Amino acid sequence: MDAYKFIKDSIIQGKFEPGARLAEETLAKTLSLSRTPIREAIKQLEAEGLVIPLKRGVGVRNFTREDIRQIYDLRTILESYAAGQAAIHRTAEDLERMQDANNRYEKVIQTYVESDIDRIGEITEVNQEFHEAIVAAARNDHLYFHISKVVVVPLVFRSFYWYNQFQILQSLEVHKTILEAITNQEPERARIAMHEHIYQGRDHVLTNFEKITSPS
Amino acid sequence: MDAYKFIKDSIIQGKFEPGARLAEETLAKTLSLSRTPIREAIKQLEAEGLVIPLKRGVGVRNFTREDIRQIYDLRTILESYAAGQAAIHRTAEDLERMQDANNRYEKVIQTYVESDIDRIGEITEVNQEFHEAIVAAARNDHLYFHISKVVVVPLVFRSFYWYNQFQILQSLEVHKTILEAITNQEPERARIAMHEHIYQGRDHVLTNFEKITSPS
DNA sequence: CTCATCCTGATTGTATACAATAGAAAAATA
DNA sequence: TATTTTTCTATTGTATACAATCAGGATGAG
Repeated sequence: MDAYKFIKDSIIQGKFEPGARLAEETLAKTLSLSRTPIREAIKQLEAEGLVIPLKRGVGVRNFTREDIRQIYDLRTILESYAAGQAAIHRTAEDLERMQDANNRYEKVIQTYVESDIDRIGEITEVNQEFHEAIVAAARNDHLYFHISKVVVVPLVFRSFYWYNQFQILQSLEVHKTILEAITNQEPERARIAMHEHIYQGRDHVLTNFEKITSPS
Repeated sequence: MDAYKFIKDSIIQGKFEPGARLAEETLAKTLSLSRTPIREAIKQLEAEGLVIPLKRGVGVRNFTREDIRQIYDLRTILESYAAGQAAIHRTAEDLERMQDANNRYEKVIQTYVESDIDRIGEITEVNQEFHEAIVAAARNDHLYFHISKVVVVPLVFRSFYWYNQFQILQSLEVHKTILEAITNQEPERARIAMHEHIYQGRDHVLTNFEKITSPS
């Protein structure tokens, strides 16, 4: 496995303490590599802002409540624009991809609601696929590039754990609205729906921030 | 001088042919460094999208007309949002910084119009300072981070060379309007003015794209 | 003359070696 | 005991060494 992906995933999955220094030698041994490729991977993560330089070496960035607020504001702007553009530019394949993602989203949510067993990992994943399909349909590679960097950060907090069933069912409804607007080529409606959708996510993460960040 | 800044500046100043491969050994010798720090700098530039991986090594990214269109669309969204937020959050120091930048902008444009000698380098620089002051006043570090990556790309084309005096004087007027709106805390007016301002820049670069990219 | 194949050299990718120093532990002073 | 100074060690930052492979030219066949 390549070093970049491994370290990035480790950070997202919270395998380091907040602010913990990344020990190069340790990572090198874990991945059976020398320090050279490890350092290069770290430099990339640094350029993305997931990791910050210390006096020597780097540590995983400790995102504050204010960071999360800013990131969600930014994501709201970018992704609602993307939804509007997607409603203009979407092709048949785009729609198929969105529908497929959303069908799987509905399915996993149903089994979750019926059985109440833990499906949060899957829900998070399929949700991401839906959002990504929309951004891809906006036909702007640079927009896609920047959104994918912005979206990564809140994953650290795995906020879906704190949604209740009602909220999750509600987000499914919103997804359907967005999909409908994009299908019918209604940019403004798609934009507004996405704007509210992500703003709801923002509110949720901010009201649960202490719960989310404090050790369970 | 550190390798990252040197290579980045070299790319922006067009010191490499479009698509040219970055020879590590050469850069290392130029900067009296070993290849290790050079490679790390390159990895950062790669993460920012200024440089793309080849089969072996990397080359400077060759931005197309479509890239420029996408980048300006993105910048329009981000920076008009920033202007709106700046109108809400600006402090006295923010306003001072913007005014200072814009005064210098006016001054250098005046001497340019009067004498018609080449001041394009300065004009570009002071223009950037004004825009940066606004983004900083929006009080969103992550927005700032992403905008600064987006803004860099078009600099490669040094499009200011192709503005005529009328256009430059017009952009000064728009700056004044934006500054006024931010001073008076009129977010919507600031947002719209900035939106149109950057969209004008977009049009300009796109209509002059062939002139700009073909070797003079 | 054109195209395919095979070599050769140059350049990258990775590993190791060495030098510099931050930070912790130990010692010393008040 | 608390606080400063000193020493030492672990880890980073940089340089070099070696291995892998791509690119371009030479050779040869059609």
